[in-house]
Amino acid sequence: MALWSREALKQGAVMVAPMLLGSVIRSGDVAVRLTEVEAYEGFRDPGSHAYRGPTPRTQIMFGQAGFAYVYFSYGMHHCLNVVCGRTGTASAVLLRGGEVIDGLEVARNRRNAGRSQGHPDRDLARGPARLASALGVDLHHKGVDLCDPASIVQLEMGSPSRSRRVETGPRVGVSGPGGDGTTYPWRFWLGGDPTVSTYRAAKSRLPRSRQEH
DNA sequence: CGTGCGATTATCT
DNA sequence: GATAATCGCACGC
Repeated sequence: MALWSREALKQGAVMVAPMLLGSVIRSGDVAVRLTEVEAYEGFRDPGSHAYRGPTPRTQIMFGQAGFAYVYFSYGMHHCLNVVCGRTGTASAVLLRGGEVIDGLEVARNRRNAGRSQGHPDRDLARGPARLASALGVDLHHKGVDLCDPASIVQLEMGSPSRSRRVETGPRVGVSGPGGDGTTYPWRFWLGGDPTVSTYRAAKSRLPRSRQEH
């Protein structure tokens, strides 16, 4: 299966994100067909980690397209992004959900480890942290070239026949300095697909004792 | 089905 | 010291 070309990814996250639906992210034995993604930009996007400019963590987003940006979140989860756009701009697509199409046993073992109740198969990669977990991706995979056939993690083009309706909406859980209102409708998913995560608005961060007043 | 809450730590200010 | 691009579980309808 052919991999995504770096040139195509240079178009930028907002252009690339809907085109990634139906594509396949493969990490070792496990492969996931993408059904839900979100686009993030840099300075003009308050929801982006790169909004305030490059830091050691976000530097890779300002680099060449086609590399993996992985971040550690909420003290326990990992999320996987594909860096897009031209070098010098911060642009990335967050992989939010998909269907495990290869390595089902490995994915089940990873996701259900230490849990009394197993997840249904359609939940194995439903949500960004679940997807990374199913793939076995963590901070060690940050900076991997997804366009290199020698890499441990690769981004494959989907089969052209898989045409479904692409739907669009606000991104999930994005707060940012300006609040939810400043977010863009940059969440893309395949309508009706059971592996698309359920929408959750950004959690209110003020404790109850400080909300009154 | 939906809403609410706490876990747990890299990263930034 | 505060925050967070989440998840799983509890509980109510």
